[in-house]
Amino acid sequence: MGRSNARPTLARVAELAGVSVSTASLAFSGAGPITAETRDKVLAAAAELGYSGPNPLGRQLRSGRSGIVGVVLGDQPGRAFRDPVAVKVLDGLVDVLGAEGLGVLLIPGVRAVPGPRVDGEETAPVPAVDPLLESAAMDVAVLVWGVLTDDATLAALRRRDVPVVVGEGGRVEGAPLVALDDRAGTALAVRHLQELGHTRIAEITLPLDAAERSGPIDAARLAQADRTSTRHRLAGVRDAVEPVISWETPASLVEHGRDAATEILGAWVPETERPTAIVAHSDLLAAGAVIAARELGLRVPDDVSVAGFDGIDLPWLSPDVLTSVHQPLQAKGAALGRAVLGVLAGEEPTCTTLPVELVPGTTTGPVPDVVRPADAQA
Amino acid sequence: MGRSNARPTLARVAELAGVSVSTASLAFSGAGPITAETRDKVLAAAAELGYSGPNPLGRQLRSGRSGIVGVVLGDQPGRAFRDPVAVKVLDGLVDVLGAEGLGVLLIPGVRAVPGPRVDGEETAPVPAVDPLLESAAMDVAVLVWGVLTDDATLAALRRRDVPVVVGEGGRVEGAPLVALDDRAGTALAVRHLQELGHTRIAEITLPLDAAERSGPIDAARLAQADRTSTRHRLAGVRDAVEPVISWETPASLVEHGRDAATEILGAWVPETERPTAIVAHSDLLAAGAVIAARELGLRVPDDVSVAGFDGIDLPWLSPDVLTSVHQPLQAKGAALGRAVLGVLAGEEPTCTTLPVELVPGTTTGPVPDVVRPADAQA
DNA sequence: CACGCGGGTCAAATCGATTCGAGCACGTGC
DNA sequence: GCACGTGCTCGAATCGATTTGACCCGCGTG
Repeated sequence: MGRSNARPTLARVAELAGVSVSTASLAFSGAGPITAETRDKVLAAAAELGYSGPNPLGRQLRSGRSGIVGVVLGDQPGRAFRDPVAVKVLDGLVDVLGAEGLGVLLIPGVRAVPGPRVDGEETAPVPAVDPLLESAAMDVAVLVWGVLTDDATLAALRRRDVPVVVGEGGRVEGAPLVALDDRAGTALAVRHLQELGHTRIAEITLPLDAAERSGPIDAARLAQADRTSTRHRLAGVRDAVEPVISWETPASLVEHGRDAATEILGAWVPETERPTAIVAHSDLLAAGAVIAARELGLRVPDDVSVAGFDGIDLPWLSPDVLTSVHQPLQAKGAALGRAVLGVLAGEEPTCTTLPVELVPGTTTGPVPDVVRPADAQA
Repeated sequence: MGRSNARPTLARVAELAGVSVSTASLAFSGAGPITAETRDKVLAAAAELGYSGPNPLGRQLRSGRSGIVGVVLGDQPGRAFRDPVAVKVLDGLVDVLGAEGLGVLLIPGVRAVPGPRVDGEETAPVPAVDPLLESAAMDVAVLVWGVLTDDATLAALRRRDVPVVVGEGGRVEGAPLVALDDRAGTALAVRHLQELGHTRIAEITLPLDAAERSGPIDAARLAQADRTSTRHRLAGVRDAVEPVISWETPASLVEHGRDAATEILGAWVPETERPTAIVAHSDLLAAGAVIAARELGLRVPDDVSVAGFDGIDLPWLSPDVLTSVHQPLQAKGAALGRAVLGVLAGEEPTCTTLPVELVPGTTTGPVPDVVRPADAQA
């Protein structure tokens, strides 16, 4: 009764085929000697019972492996995926892992749930780690968007002895790292602007930490940056120039780049001292800056040059093509994937640094002779 | 020796604590009567051994559940995630499932690997199903972007008896469906244009099938459409008007919308018969159309009106705000999540249809009195 | 004082497969 | 004819937990 309803097991198949369970297992796994005849008998029995291969759960328990790689997003999934950078990396990762039959489990990053405010008193923010980190089965976890100092996510994984692969900086003891030459990248972008004659260069930065602030930053704030790649990009800019202004954004999104550039180009600086160029830490921010410039009636690159970082496709920025420091996004994902495979194979952790390349577009040009006042069209 | 190195098991913890395995299990699961004293003893032993909770694999085998929900993407992940629509739905889904401790496993959709061309001869396309579909452990699978007739993905899941939840159309026997009022939606958009006086209305469509074609479609091609939501959106348009031209795109991406609109507005139609309005099946396509219009020197909405579908944020379209038929994307994801929970709870499958709403923006306006020739600025 | 009841603990069965080593039958070589 | 391979099959242990029902002990009641 009950068992005719339940999904058939290997044991029942073996019974029907008149062989032992071990032999039936061999028929499916092919990991041992077995007569073609016997195998066919087992397969026929399986077909008759509607048995479609061994239950992964049993296999996993035996082998001690789940075939699952946890990918910890740096943000809520909704926002993580709005960033084409994240998406392309994930794409490369899924490609490599999928080819090995490994699945990718999505894990929302640490949500710093703000402590409940009880009559004015701020209770400490609760560092809520996603329950999946505590309990989901996974063979390796990938921290694609870096590791913070004192990272609750990392701590949870270590406690469970889940091996870790890190992308984007933040060296972790015993874990492979796939890094990017962030610092050289922003330096490259700034030098490009300098070669075009620009000296008054503004900067739009990636988030410095989880605080989601926006506004100009000073030396004190600069020192607080705890996101590794942001730190490196900040440093790279400063390797080449001291930006006339540096504007922090809460996330790498077009609207924030737009807001920042609107302030930088419009309200903030006296017109005669307006920056002639903007270097942004990401293409999305840079695209926002281009849009802000357009809205202010400034021509790009005649009135203001804009350079970005990442090298993503921006078809909607048309007809402009963003000057940008390209990073090998898909390759980064693939490198992370290979690092995962390496960990599973028990290899020594390696540290890869991927190169960057400046690709000039139409959004950077020679510095204007005079800074003409913008004739706003509004 | 060997065992001091291996991860501790519940048995070893029990041994150290001087209790039985069953009692130790109780200490962690809390699913039975146990003295506080005994529990503390077990927990202390666990801490000493560095045991961090029961191994999910063992638990899963016993309970027969993996706690994993497979999400089948409609495309390669890289392209699936370029679509904000997909992303928002996924976001809502992860939210609901995450709250229940369920993990989301990413599964690339069927890749219709084109058969290898051997000297001019086209061998039949191989319907390659992702191996994860065959072998990964999952309690339910979500086909977020619909089911095709004769769907290899669905077939693989049925064979394994994995329960299925479907989004976006394509009723499946015994599976809950979360649908959208696609047909009413496009009809709404067209009627809005008609109220503004438009009669020469062009259409930019979502892909009709996996062929990735682009170009104008005729009645024959129309009949071939096998994507459910595309079919409904096509029908909705025709409920209100016969479009003067209907242009098929290979994917819902800005660049394809731009290409289509460039043809429709520029090269294709004699200028005097140029459509005064475009209704697109998605916001991304519509945004591409707006960009194409701009590039052709046409003013939006003075020269041409554009309406989209989905209601996603398009900050980079600024200062334009797209007129669009909004669908509750996050809610769709949440509804899918709840459907998954329903399936797991053994409830009867239900069929939900989500409503749509026309939200006028700045990209639609009254039909121009005369169709002025565009003074291209190039 | 005996009995019953119930809270707490435990032994053993179970989930569904993999894998190791033993065993068996058949064929070959000496 | 006997010993030895070789090649396939099988039994049993194992992976790590959960869960059921038995059991024990102490306390309250008749």
